[in-house]
Amino acid sequence: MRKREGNKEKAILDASIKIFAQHGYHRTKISSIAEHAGIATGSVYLYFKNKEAILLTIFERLWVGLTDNLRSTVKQTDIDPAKKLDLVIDHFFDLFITNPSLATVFVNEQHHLIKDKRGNVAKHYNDFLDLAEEIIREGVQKKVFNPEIDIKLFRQFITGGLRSALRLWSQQSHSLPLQRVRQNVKFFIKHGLL
Amino acid sequence: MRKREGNKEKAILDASIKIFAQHGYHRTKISSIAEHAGIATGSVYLYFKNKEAILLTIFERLWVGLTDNLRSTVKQTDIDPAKKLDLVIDHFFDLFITNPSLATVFVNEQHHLIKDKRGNVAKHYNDFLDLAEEIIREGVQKKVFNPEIDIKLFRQFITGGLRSALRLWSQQSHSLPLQRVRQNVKFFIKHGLL
DNA sequence: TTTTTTAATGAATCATTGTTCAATAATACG
DNA sequence: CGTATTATTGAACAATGATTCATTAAAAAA
Repeated sequence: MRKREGNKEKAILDASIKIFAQHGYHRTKISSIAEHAGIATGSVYLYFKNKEAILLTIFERLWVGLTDNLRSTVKQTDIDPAKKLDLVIDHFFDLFITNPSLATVFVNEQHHLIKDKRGNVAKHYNDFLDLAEEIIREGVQKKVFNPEIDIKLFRQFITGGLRSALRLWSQQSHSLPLQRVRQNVKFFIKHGLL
Repeated sequence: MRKREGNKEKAILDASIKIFAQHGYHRTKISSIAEHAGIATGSVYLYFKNKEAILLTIFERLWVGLTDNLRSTVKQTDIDPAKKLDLVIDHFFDLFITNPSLATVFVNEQHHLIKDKRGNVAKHYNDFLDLAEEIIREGVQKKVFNPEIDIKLFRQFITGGLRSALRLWSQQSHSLPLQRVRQNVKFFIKHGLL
């Protein structure tokens, strides 16, 4: 028998994230991914069924990571809802600090996967939204948050705002300190403009 | 001589918006656009240089419309900044009420055009952001808005949240009353969660 | 060492689809 | 009418790039 040498799957995913971020999913060639991963074109198909499966895997792992963290935060009983939101936002940004290309892929390519419900991305994403909703609901119940708000709309507005702030950071080549982005986002969510 | 019969350019744009909304830009075939517009495949190229030019035209006209409206709102001297924001949001949603497919295209396909700075879309979009910034700046100067905020980040957060709220509306096949979306967005922007 | 098994290769294939263009149709004009 | 001019057509073309697969290489087993 022959063993697989090195972690080629990881090499493919890393290369894909980098090139998807640079040129976008549709403009990225499998041959280019293979080249950057240091393997032959055909080898990509030993690890992934097709091109879409690569993007799918990237997003699935991303959302599973975010959701797992969010779930453990939601569970905590000794933290107030506002603080929980802060923690979620912290983790959200932390994830991208070490991998800025992933941020670019995240803000640009998700819609390919959500609308057609390929794989489990839509499912994980909804899990995430539902957990986020729990925090808001808890806050409203405890009268810490304003009860006027439509929770589904609010969670949607926040995730969109978060993504957009992340996009700004990623577009400006991270010259804007992520720390500043994070602080401001936390403030906006709680206090708004007035 | 022979005259052009009917408004084929409009037919192409309308068909494109509908199909881009349904299947996404990349999955849309020129032949399919032509079919829906009731013309031959080749005729599309009498009105648009290529496929990208169609998407470009859709977004250029959209942003020009939004920017023109925003500019006239900004100019008004007898309206306070908070009210100006409300007006902008009203117009934003109004634009899509009569054309829900356009909303779907708007929330999904813009990044194709912004990152490569094709055409004038990026320019118009930045004009829009700059005008929006003026309103916020005016509010901060007049001490109506909180001076703590980072204006560039805030305008980015708002536009992302807006787009995301619009996406929710478009995904749910408009069962959610747009009136409700609009009200909530206005509230979030001003007051946040607390 | 030889054999077996699996990993890896990358050029060739195949399918897709944007774009072109020679042919045709419709209208205006004299 | 007949002719000129322009609009329209849609099948053919060309380019692209995802995917396949016959071949080769490497490691394990005998």
